[in-house]
Amino acid sequence: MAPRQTTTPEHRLITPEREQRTLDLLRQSTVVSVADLSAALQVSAATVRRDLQGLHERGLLRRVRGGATLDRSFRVEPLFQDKQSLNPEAKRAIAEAALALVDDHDHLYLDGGSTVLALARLLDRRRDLTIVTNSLMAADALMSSTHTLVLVGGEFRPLSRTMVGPLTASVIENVHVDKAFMGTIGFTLKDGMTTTSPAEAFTKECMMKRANQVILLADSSKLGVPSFARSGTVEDIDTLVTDAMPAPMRSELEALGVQIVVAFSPATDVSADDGRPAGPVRPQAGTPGR
Amino acid sequence: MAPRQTTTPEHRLITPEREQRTLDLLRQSTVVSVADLSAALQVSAATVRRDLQGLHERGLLRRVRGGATLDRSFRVEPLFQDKQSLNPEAKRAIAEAALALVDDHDHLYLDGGSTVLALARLLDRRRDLTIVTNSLMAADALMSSTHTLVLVGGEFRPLSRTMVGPLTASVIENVHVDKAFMGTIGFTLKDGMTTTSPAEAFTKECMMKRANQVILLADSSKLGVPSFARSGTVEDIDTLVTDAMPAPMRSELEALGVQIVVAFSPATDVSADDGRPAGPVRPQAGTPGR
DNA sequence: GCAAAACTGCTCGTTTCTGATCGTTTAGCG
DNA sequence: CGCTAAACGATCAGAAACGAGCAGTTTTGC
Repeated sequence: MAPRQTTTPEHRLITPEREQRTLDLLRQSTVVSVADLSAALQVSAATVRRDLQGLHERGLLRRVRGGATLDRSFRVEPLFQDKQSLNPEAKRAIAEAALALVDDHDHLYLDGGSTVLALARLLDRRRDLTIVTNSLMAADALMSSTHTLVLVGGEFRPLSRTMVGPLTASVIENVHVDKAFMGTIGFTLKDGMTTTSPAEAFTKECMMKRANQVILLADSSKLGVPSFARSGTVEDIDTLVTDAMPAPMRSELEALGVQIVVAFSPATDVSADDGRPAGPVRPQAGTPGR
Repeated sequence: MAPRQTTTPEHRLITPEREQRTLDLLRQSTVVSVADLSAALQVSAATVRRDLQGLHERGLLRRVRGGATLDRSFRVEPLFQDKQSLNPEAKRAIAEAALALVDDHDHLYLDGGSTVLALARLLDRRRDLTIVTNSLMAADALMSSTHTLVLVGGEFRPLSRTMVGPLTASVIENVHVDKAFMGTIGFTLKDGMTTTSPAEAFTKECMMKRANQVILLADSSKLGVPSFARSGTVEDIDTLVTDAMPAPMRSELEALGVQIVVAFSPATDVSADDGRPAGPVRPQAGTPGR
């Protein structure tokens, strides 16, 4: 075993302290290596990598092989920050579960919203994607990736930082994607997906028609809560990824042919079985006709 | 705090560090050899070549046999951060002059490029504009303004941070603007406006057809310098705003019906080479506007 | 005080990068 | 015009970095 670091009697730093100093160092020199950080923070390279991964997923730095760089593109919007801190561990777990649905070389659509944004930040674990999005936050997270990035044009809606409205249709109608990852403000069995703005709803509807597979990412705080403008029915959804779901809703959705993925954030029971085509996950899905 | 002095490279440099120092050396002497870089960065010639290849593909330098160069006769597109700090006073003066051409309630198009971006940062001095742009940087600058913002969709080009290519046409053909503020990489009497990428040129051409008035913003370093892909002729331009212009060019342009606006900048310093020995490229943190 | 949870560091298999080799191309020069 | 030497690109083995999983330790909660 390696010698314990008994030479420095100073107590170790806790995670937020390390993150702060990591960002300080990064601001000084624009680029830091894992080795530098490991020495500066007196922790192992593994811990440094975990720190960097976490900071990257929060959009605070850019990960490169051997270290990290500061990518001063544009700042994160406080509005979005607040929203994101609402349910961070649930969103993160949902994003991880959603990532499992993404294959290399896929053509994807990313909707607006912080949950989908969390997924965007994980997409550098895949290769050669083509990503269509109407979200400026997602675009920001992906602009320095190697994937092909296509932005939907249209009227900009500052609140959600997305492009919405009739003009978005002109680009959307020219593309087709394998999988559309949608966010939502509210979701109920009766109304399906609902959002605050009709223009936003229009764009969502438009896009879902152009996708082979519609995957809704919604943390449990959205379930059962309606919003104003309807953006799609339950039938439009192929897969719903969430962190927790009332059992009655689950059975009803599964009866309607919606595949449910429940992402576990803490060490919840690992129900290991999942996306096998002929698996027992589907109680009575007759014909998987959409 | 961290006394790591870069003059004695004890440990290896990671890729972005090497790239940064390569560009630093290049800015100092305009040309560097593979052997020089190999010695300076303490890596093999093969790695240097791979680095240069990557930088070349990003348009940051020109590859020549035996090394690399910043070629000034054939203008290459620099990294966006560098571009912004290239001629700041001139760009600022041009932006101020261009702002005088903008009225309240106008419908505008803002092209990519740092000069147009400088104008975007001044637009909160006007009321109720409708602003169409294909530049993510301009969108970032304007997203918290009160104006109506419309983004052009399409394939994202990281180098210029703009949307370019065929998909952009689908939005552009649905809008019409009073004034289009265009940027360019090069401008000559013979070739008109030229830029580095054909896709970028396509989008510029598309947009200029949809504008009542085309206003080109180009600092004096662009004048008389051609680039690769032609994006428009002299006849397409209604007004040219610059910081300084040779008299012969001016008279010839005016004979062709182009209105010339020369913005007075306090210090028209065209010395592009700032010899900094080694250090991070640091754009000024505080922009006075906004 | 005890159990559960979180965290750190280690190990190992995999991916990615680096440096060396070799055949080919190019620039320089007689 | 042809020769030579340097530079280049492709390829491959070794090295470094990475991610995942595991075990020991500290912290947290009851």
